[in-house]
Amino acid sequence: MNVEPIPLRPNTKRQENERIILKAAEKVFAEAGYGGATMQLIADVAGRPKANIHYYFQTKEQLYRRVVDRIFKIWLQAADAFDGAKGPAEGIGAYIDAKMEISRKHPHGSKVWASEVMHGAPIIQDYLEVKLVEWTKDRAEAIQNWIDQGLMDPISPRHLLYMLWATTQHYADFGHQVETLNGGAPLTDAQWQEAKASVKMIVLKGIGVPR
Amino acid sequence: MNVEPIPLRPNTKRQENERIILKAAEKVFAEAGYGGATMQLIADVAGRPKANIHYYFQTKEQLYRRVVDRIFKIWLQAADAFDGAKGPAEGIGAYIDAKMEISRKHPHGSKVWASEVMHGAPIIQDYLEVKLVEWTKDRAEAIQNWIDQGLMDPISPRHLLYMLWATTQHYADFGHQVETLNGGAPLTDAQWQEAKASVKMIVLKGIGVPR
DNA sequence: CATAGTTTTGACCATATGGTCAGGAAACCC
DNA sequence: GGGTTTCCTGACCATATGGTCAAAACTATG
Repeated sequence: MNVEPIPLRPNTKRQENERIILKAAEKVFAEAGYGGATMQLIADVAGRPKANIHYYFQTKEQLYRRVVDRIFKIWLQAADAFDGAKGPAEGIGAYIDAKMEISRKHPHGSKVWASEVMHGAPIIQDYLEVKLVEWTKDRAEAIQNWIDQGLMDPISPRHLLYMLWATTQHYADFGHQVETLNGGAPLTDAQWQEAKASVKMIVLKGIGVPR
Repeated sequence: MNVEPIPLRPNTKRQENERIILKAAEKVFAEAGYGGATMQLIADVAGRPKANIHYYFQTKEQLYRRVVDRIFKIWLQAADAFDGAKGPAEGIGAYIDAKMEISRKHPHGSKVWASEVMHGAPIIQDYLEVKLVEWTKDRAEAIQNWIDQGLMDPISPRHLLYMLWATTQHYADFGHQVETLNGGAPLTDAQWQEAKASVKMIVLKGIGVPR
């Protein structure tokens, strides 16, 4: 007579299985989009029958939401690089490094997030309206402070943030295009370093931060 | 006994109907992704029964390919701004303007392209491998020439191009996010101008082009 | 008006999809 | 070992989807 099949007290087995499924789901959602992803395919990638996926995640949407949740947390974590910095050179430089690292290590997640936003954020609109608005406001103010202190040129903080997001995430979201233009091979370590350095150099010089 | 229902000689009625359907399809593909888009929804948006869509475009994939075709042509056209420029200030500045204008006028198309590439370009991989590779090579060489002539800093042409693409397309692909962060309202004319000016200012200064 | 070509669409079909469920297998606990 | 909870999954279902088709309606033209 158990109406709620999900136990309140999570045990280790459950956590481990959810982890495996979430990883598979992230990959499939990234490669096929929400609409194109099928529970069957996620099950195949996770190496277990479809009904098992539904045992841990009742609906496709719930599973998707959990995937997006995870991405958003990682995304926000990169903000730590921003905070506590003494000036734009340190803060923005570290932020670029952090976001480039995310693009490299979590390309699937980045794509899922991009897809979600591109399609109007049907699932995570509340995140955008609350957490992201707040996050952006805080960082824009920090940048404005740096401007007021004469540490950088008076540019629009918001458009600078957009440029940082766009440029760093490009290496994940458009990774396939970058790879194709790289002769079909993934970027090497050295090429990632070059990418990071290029972005930092152009942006920091572009906003008038001395090196 | 006509095996091929599509006539070789296109008449005006056909062209007009295809135009209407392509427009509807672009919107639906952009908002739902290839997998999430349904022929029924495209038909509804185009204001005609589903069978009529299938009369003009035999399969979903054919319709999709036609949509992507159109985007890619527009995308390449922006290159005209690049060519014939005397230096980076003119060439890159005009290119940014052109691409920002595309983001503003064809946000759906930009999203379809982004989705396609993000999912591994299953349909248009041949475009990437031939036309885009060629296009990129030419422009990278042009940039390298400018560098060699001392007209700009010695940065990696490829990473500069990626930054230009990412930044300009962000306003289309992530338009929903930008709008949400703008208090839920689309960018005004003035805000678009500010966006363009910010991007141009940061990039041009960032690559050492005097203004 | 007759004929040929083109366009339109309601009804239909095979398949794929998200989701359910009953019943069995483990795992855990006293 | 007995009882309870958690885990697992093959079989199944209702629905949605891409696509087909034949017959009707429309159009152009001689």
